[in-house]
Amino acid sequence: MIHLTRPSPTLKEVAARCGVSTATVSRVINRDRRISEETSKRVLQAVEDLGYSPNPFARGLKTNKSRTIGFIVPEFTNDFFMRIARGIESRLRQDGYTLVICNANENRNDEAARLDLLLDQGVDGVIVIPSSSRGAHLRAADARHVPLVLVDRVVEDYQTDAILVDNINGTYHAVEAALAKGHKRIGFIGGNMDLTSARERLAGYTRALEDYHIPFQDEYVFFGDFHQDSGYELMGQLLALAHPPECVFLSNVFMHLGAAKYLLEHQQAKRRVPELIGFDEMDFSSSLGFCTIMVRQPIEEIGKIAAETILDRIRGNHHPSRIQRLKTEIVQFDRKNK
Amino acid sequence: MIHLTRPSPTLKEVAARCGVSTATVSRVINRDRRISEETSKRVLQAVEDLGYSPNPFARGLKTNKSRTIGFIVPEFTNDFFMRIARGIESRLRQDGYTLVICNANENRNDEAARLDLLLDQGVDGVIVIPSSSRGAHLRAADARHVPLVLVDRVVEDYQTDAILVDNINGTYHAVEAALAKGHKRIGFIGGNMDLTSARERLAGYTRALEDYHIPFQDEYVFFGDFHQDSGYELMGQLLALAHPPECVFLSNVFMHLGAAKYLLEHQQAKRRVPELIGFDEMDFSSSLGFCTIMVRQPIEEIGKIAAETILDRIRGNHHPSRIQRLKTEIVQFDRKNK
DNA sequence: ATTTTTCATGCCATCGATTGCACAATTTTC
DNA sequence: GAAAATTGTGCAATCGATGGCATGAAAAAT
Repeated sequence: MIHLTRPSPTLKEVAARCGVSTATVSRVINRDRRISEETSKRVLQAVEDLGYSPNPFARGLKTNKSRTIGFIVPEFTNDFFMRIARGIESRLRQDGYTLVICNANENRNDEAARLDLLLDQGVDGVIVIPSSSRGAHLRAADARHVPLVLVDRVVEDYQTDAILVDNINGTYHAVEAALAKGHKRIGFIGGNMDLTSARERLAGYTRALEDYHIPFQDEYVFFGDFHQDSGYELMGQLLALAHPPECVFLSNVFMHLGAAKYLLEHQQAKRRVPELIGFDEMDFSSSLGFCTIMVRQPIEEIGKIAAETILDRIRGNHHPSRIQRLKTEIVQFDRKNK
Repeated sequence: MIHLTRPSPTLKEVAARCGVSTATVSRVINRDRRISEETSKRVLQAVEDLGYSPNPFARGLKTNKSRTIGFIVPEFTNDFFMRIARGIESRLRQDGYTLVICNANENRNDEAARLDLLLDQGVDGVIVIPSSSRGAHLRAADARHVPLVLVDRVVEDYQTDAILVDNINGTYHAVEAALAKGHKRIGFIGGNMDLTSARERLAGYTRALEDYHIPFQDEYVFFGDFHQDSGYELMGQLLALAHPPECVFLSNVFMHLGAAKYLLEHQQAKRRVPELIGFDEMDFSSSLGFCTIMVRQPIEEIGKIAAETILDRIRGNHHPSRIQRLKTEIVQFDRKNK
């Protein structure tokens, strides 16, 4: 096989082509303003002509920067995580950064391994949606002076920047709205209690009940794992109670999906179907009339802010670590079909 | 702020620590077997002690390899694509490669831009799920001698390795199974006809009708865009016909979701609900009794094979480009609840 | 006992871009 | 009009790892 194309041109060739030194070309490319307008133009023309683009390895070697950010998610096949990824990526792109997404398979070991890999690859910063509430292994980033920000959840044993939503108030307002509709018996299906987001949502629920003087009833509260099957399962358990709740809060969209599926499969004319409320859009559930109240998170915004936070750190801002809480919004649906 | 940690150790420091040259250390790290067992051990111990890991930039500069593969998907928030990503990533990890995933936003321009970015970043190979049937811009990879493999779809104007499923036979067998169940009127909701996968699925449908001497009826065939809304919409149109089909083939899982949603919302006791058949698992639809026949693709396997194909190319195999077609499997469900 | 081969390791040029320093040319200041 | 400041550019060291070539020692062949 004959290669008709030459290897990528280097700085030297660009320099030779327009009779300046490599230093000058480098400066033009890096927008060093000391270079005269005129030479600048000549150099850029040569860059264009040769189709030059800087060798990322050589550049990285000198600058120790890769213009690359790592993003560790618990799981690839999760719409919520990937929408955050989209938010991050589109913001980073504006600044010429590339995002490297890794899958932690929802376990701490893989998370640690991915982080090490990313650090070894020379990323300039790391964004993590932690898979558990432990985060000591994340200090590896500090050791290399690579900034790290958490998204959606925080960890106990490691303090750093974090972008979260206001889970407590989000849940509070949803439950409050359900109470306002006259519901007295409100069930709660929680997520993996190892995760701060799950714990905060429970806190919002209990606080709302307290404030409205509704007794907290153990039998109305179940804990799943944020996956669809647990929503299905636990909805069944709630409906099997002597006095099933009139309304059930689902802590995330996957459990909501499971719950909705349970309701569909077990719909009986005589029995009253509980309303479903919970975090995130469940288009299916709402158009079926199950979902009446949802807590909407600004998902892409979370990603955007995470990206901006990490860029800020990379650019050397050394203010103390900060937790940013984004507001949620309550959306109500009519209960059609019922 | 005082940094208590030192910068990462270099080869030189490791070499100094155990009294050998940097070349020796480098050889140990790269498993050059010329080095004696004994020195090897000493060096590895020092590597361990210092927590040394090679500078990726320096290494890349010399070797022109990054141990990084790019993956361009049309859209992040698509379970099918991300399952392929998972398959790719877990296979690449075995060989110590990292995957960089990019979002083409379902358009050719972004796809081209992402590819350029990846090439500029020095990836060793690129895997692409093309967003359209045109692929001339993908030649940019050839120009830099970076291997590129396509997944799920091929493009017209650029020939390279591709991993696909047998869309024609998959569809054929699904339709055949529906005919075997006694259905005569089988509708078809196709995807974006610009994509080869969509065209092949149509071909499987028409071929099955032909083989079984069922006249092809234009009014039973609609084309959507692989998104949920189009499935919803087109299912409505099919049901509005004077003689609606008894069975409808959905060309992907999102349109299937939309169709199922339409059925749920418009269920009427008097009207017979058509069976849904189509590509990929639609857990919801099947447990509701809508979905009776599905074409299962080996999704993670597609990713695995794509990864192996690109690794093979990176290792210098220059055989002519090849298209690998994976077999699909027909899964049938009972029609419960009806 | 030489000569040849094999083995283990070291020396150092190299990859391509960046950047501190030097220096010449030009402009500004007094 | 001389000194000082500014501007534009080049020189060359540098980042850290790799690998061709050289070398000396040990093993094998004659």
